[in-house]
Amino acid sequence: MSERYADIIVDITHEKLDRTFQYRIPPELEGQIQEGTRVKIPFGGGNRLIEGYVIGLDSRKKYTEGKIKSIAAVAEDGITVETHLIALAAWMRKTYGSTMIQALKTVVPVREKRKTRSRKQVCLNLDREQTESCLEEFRRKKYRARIRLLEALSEQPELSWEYVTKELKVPADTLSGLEERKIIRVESYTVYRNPLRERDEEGAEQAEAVLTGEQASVCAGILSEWKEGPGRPCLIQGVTGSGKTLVYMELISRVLEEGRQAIVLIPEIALTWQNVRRFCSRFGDRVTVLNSRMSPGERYDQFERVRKGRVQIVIGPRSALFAPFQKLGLIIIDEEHESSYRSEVTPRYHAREAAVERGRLEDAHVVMGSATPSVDACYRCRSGEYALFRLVRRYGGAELPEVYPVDMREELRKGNRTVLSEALQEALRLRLKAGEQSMLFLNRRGYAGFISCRSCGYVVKCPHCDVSLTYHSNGRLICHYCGFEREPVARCPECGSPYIGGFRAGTQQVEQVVKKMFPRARTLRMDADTTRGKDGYEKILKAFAAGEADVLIGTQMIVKGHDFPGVTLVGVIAADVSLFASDYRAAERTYQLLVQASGRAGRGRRAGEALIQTYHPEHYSIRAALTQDYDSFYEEEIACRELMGYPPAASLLAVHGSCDQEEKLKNAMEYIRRYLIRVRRKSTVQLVGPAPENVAKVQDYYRAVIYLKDGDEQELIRMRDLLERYIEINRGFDSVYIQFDLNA
DNA sequence: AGCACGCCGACT
DNA sequence: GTCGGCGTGCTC
Repeated sequence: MSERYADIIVDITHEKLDRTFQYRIPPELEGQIQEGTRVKIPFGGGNRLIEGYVIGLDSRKKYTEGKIKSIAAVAEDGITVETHLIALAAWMRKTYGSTMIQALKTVVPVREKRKTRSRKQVCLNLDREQTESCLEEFRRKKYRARIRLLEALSEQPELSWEYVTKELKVPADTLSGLEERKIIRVESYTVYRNPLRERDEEGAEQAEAVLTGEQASVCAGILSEWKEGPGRPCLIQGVTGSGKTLVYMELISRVLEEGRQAIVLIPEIALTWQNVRRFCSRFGDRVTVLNSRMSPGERYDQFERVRKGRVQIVIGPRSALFAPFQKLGLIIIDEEHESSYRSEVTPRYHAREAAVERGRLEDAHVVMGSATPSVDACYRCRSGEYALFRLVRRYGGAELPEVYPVDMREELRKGNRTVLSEALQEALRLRLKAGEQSMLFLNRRGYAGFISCRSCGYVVKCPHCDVSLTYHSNGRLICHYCGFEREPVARCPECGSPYIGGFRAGTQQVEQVVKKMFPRARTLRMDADTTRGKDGYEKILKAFAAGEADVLIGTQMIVKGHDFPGVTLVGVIAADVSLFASDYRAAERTYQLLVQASGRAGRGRRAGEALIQTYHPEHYSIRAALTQDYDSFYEEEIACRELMGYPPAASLLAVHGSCDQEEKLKNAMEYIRRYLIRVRRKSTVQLVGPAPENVAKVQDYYRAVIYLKDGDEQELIRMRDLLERYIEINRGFDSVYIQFDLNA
């Protein structure tokens, strides 16, 4: 039997050591070494013994004989949090495709290079008299550097190290001499990173809310699932406003009682921070919050607190999943269907899937919740892989809103060309009269006012990206992909017609229409424009919650997770736009958006109403949203996916390529296609493409994609791994950037 | 990160 | 000359 070698990572938290070192596995340790094993190895010139983790095994040596050293021993307490996290990274590497280092970096936060380290100050340590006498002495001895320094210091008693050594050219050695003589002090102060500790105790909520009967029975159901070991992942499907958070908190309490810890994942959007407060007021300083705006360094600092056991609960976006708890007991994924749970960078993992894997590795429970579960999660419930629990009643006895469709084709026939249907106008009028609040929701994507010529149809596009420019309130045209800006056009560059301008309505136009129709209505608008600057969201939401406006007009952001008890009407301006998106999840997203939007109505005492304006009232996504009938939506949707071979019914691998030269990309994608055909074992694997991406150019990079479909996920993974290697060794892919997406 | 090597100014 | 400080680069 030949010798075996191990790839070892020495200290993942330091950027400079973020690579592996190969060591020989000595015969006596053979069998004790696996992926994730913590070992002691001789390192560096002095062969000092340090600890490292094995992250891969190899039967070939990558270095010359003289260079390779042997593993000294297996560390005594072999299994740590890191072992599990490394195993999780290995799983991510295998499932989503990336290098082990990339996977490790997403799982273990890298310590930021202490920029502050060199932030040293030279301070004068003498009073004026002493300084003078000292200067006298130096002048006598003709110590030129010291004279320069002391003179500068008597002007300004604190100087930066850089200035003293570089500008005044005082040698570091001289400085330490002076420091010894207590003439100066060298202070190295570290600017500590501290996360915003805003402990605003607004509304010290009831510490221990009582569960309703329904909530209690869901809780009991989950606890019985946990009877024997960690149990299956549990999905709570609860209508909007059914109080899932209360169930989460109850479950967390149980886990904390056992001396274990909990992670709560929430979608990335800032709005759910309203929920965070509830956790803070119930669990106090046992909770820490991870902010998606935090730098990797700040995250590292927070994770240090977790590692040291200072906190028991971490709340945050998907990256909070990797909190290094010693005894993780529970992972909660709120609003499980949210798209922000999928990472946009390699490895493009999904937090739900990764959470289930981490739960499996560490015997922790996984509980997720949503009013509109993802088709993927529901599919797993149907197959028995997940356990399903339902909450069908709203908390506090509130009723679900009545939802009505408005057929916009009818409006057009009636001659109404405004964005507000007659029914919606009437409903708004009623609310304004009654002094109740309304929300108008509008899908930003594809609905922002793009500029086109009414004579020839020419559309003003971004010169760097394959998208149309959108009109902004400041009068300029902006590209949402790269930020390109230009003056508005007065005449069509194509045909010279002066009839060129903003075509369809964005939030601003809707606001204008509302103001025109209801001059006395107070409106608030919420979109990328008005929420710029920090706390943009919070300010607008607070103002609306305080009743400072009658109508809130906005995009996705207004429908997610914020409670406005005063709202009794929700109007969806155009339900269809998201239906036309050309990916297979369009119907799912539309259904979710509509249900979440209409769920905003009637969360207080008064009953609510939602109006959905659409050109496709017969579409199943919209029909199901009207009755909030998830099951019938699911049946239709899964039938579609089965027919078309889309996830979760089958597996789908996307190979994305991008390059700044169109021709080069085209060639590379063609090579990939041929290679994939060559290595596919099963003829059932379907190849689609290469085709230009939906947005075919972004920031001067051309983009194309190839899809692979098959019922067998492992076959796709195998093909992807081969392709990864093929790309690595082929020169032709030098400037072509390839990314993979599995079941995204 | 830690450690060796190498360069350079200050003191004897 | 020697001494001692920091900068640079490497660690399988």
